[in-house]
Amino acid sequence: MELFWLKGYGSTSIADILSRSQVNSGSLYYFFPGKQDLLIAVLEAYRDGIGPMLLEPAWQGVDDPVERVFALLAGYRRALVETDCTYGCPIGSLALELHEPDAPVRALLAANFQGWIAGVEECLRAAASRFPPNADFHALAELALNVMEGGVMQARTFRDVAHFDRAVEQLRLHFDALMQPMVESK
Amino acid sequence: MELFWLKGYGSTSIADILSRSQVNSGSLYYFFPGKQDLLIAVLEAYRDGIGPMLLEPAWQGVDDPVERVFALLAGYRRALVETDCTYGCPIGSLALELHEPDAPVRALLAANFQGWIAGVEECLRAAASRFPPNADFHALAELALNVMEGGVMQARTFRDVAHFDRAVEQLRLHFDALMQPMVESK
DNA sequence: GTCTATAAAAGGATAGAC
DNA sequence: GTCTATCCTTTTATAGAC
Repeated sequence: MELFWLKGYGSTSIADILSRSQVNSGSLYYFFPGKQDLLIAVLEAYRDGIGPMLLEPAWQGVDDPVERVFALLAGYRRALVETDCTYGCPIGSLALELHEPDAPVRALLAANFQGWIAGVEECLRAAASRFPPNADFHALAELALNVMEGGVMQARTFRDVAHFDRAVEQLRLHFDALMQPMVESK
Repeated sequence: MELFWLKGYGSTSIADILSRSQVNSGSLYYFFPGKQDLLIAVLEAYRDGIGPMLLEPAWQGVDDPVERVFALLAGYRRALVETDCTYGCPIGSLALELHEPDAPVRALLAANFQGWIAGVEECLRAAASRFPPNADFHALAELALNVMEGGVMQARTFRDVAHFDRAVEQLRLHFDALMQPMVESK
């Protein structure tokens, strides 16, 4: 999991994994027939951890559902700062690294995105009364994901978290515009 | 260029390149000392082509500067549709595939993003009179890039262009909200 | 500048004893 | 289930003739 995150799938060799996990070749291949089976297991672990390992920790002490969305994004910001802007979303990185993923891999990448989006969408629906009646909560949750992935990509490429901050600020403005649909005309 | 786009950098072997280009090993290494030098040349070509190969064709026959932004995004949509949603932005894919790029590579990735953003920002500034006086055109152009990259990532992972369409629609709503800042109160 | 042949290393995966 | 040794392929890059 760590190696695929830090180096990517293709650049992580079996030898890397054996060394990092202090395991011998025979043992690894006893449980995982091939390298791709490791990837599948990793993606399943990420998928199963979206709630307990990602969303719930980010939402500790944050009750307002809309603020929970931004608390989640703040977690990515912290990861960027703590890694000197070398952090990458493991799912996003794998999604773009693997150009022709086998069906089960692609399905798991999609399941990971879907889980993230569903978590954010749930927040927004919990605040439905503050949004216009025709608000598209699914599209808004997808926008949050796109802003996060794009913001991380830019911040990492430019080695400057300000790119991520501007992305989040635009999302904030978008939400604010929806949540205050009526402005006094002058 | 084509192979790095279709297969990524790591998954493209020198043998692939020799075969595709009908060139022999000796000739290739005469001009390019190593594989990374090919990557650098490719990224330079993308950077130099942003105007003539990407923006200008997308803007043919589109005069309204704001619509030019969406015409550019429509080009990515077309690429997605024409490739059955296997298209990926070559720069975005490389930016996420390469986890620890050497300085010149990272600089060129950043230069490519910067060129794209600058082109969009110029459009928005050309329509400055329609935006509020405090509008952050740079942040808006970055948002457009993030929406594009995120939308392509989602559409490709889910093999469904609707994900891209929703992303663009949210950007449109964001722009509309800015460009019509005064709504009649009821 | 280009050709063929090949070096040298790293890659994923397997064999067979224990 | 785990160990070591190793097979076989692919990979990047080079050598040296032309």
